[in-house]
Amino acid sequence: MNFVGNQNPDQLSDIERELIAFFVNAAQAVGLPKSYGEIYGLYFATEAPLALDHVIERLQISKGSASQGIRFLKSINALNSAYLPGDRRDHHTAETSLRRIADGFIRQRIRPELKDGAARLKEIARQSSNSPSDIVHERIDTITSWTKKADLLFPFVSKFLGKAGPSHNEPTI
Amino acid sequence: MNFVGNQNPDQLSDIERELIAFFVNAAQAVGLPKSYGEIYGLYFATEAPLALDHVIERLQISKGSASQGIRFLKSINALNSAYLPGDRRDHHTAETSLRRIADGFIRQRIRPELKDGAARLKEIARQSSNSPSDIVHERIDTITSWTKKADLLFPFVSKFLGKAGPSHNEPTI
DNA sequence: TATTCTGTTCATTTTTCCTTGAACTCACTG
DNA sequence: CAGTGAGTTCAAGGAAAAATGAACAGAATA
Repeated sequence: MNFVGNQNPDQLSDIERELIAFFVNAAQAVGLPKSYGEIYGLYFATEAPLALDHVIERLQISKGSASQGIRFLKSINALNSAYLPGDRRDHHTAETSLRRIADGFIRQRIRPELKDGAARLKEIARQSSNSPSDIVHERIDTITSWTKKADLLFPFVSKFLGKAGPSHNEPTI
Repeated sequence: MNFVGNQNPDQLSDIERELIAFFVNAAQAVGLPKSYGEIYGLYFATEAPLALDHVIERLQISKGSASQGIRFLKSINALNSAYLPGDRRDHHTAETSLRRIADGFIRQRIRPELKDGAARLKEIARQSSNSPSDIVHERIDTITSWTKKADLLFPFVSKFLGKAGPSHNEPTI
């Protein structure tokens, strides 16, 4: 076991490892690469802004993984840019607002998926015009109503996540 | 192109292929095997109850895949059992209520994930008691509030999906 | 109770996805 | 304007997940 309060810059403490494991698990649950979870976990466990090199060194992952992971996490607003005078490297910190991250994730990963699902559906509907089968038309109506519901759902989810938690003030919406 | 209205039992029509493709895509979006999407798509496109053999023959997939896929789909309530007198085989039809399927999926796939996330978190909190780092405690509080929100979110989603669609009567909640 | 039929299991193969690291671009610096 | 440093790209290799199909178990039939 590590020395309590270990601040050795190139060695993860027990608690850091646990936090990272938590996010690795979460990442896999939503279908993201393990490395993305590791990276976010590291940022989440660290108050100070970190650069690419830090991530590579502390997590022992490749430059490519770290670069792609950071870029993705930025793209969904899970990481915020931080400016450090006198350092050419880009630094980031973890975004801790669940709503912001969820919004980014939905916009980046879910919506495009839904959108091309809708396009696909439109094509199906077009083709179905010369299908004599009643069931086909009925089922196409069913999916149409599904996609409409899904479209309405996300703003509600976002608003829901923006609400204050059970016992805390959450000024950051 | 297929003859319009093709009912050849062991050949998929264009529209069936399109519908199946739609669900294959959807399955992959939520991290399920492609074959599960194929199977649900076939049931969705077919009014009559189908047995394992039909799935194998029409989709040209292995017995193992079909068996596991059907079982999973039943477990999340995406397929309903149908009784056909004089036939020993189990038959099923597609469930078309989005709410029912979503509820089943959440109960089967999401909740267990959240649950062991919570367990993991508890362990982290325990270990953190001897961490002097303020940031660690703060971040653990953050995750705790996240998991509480997530817990409240799902019933909300379920209720939302149960509502009638924009322009249709939806007696089936 | 032997036989057939249905569905499950799981070791192996196949496929898909993730990670790696060397080569590259671009910007800053001396 | 050559040299250094930071971050990106992507082909290749490796790891993880899915599909396969043969062996199996159990229930219905004869």
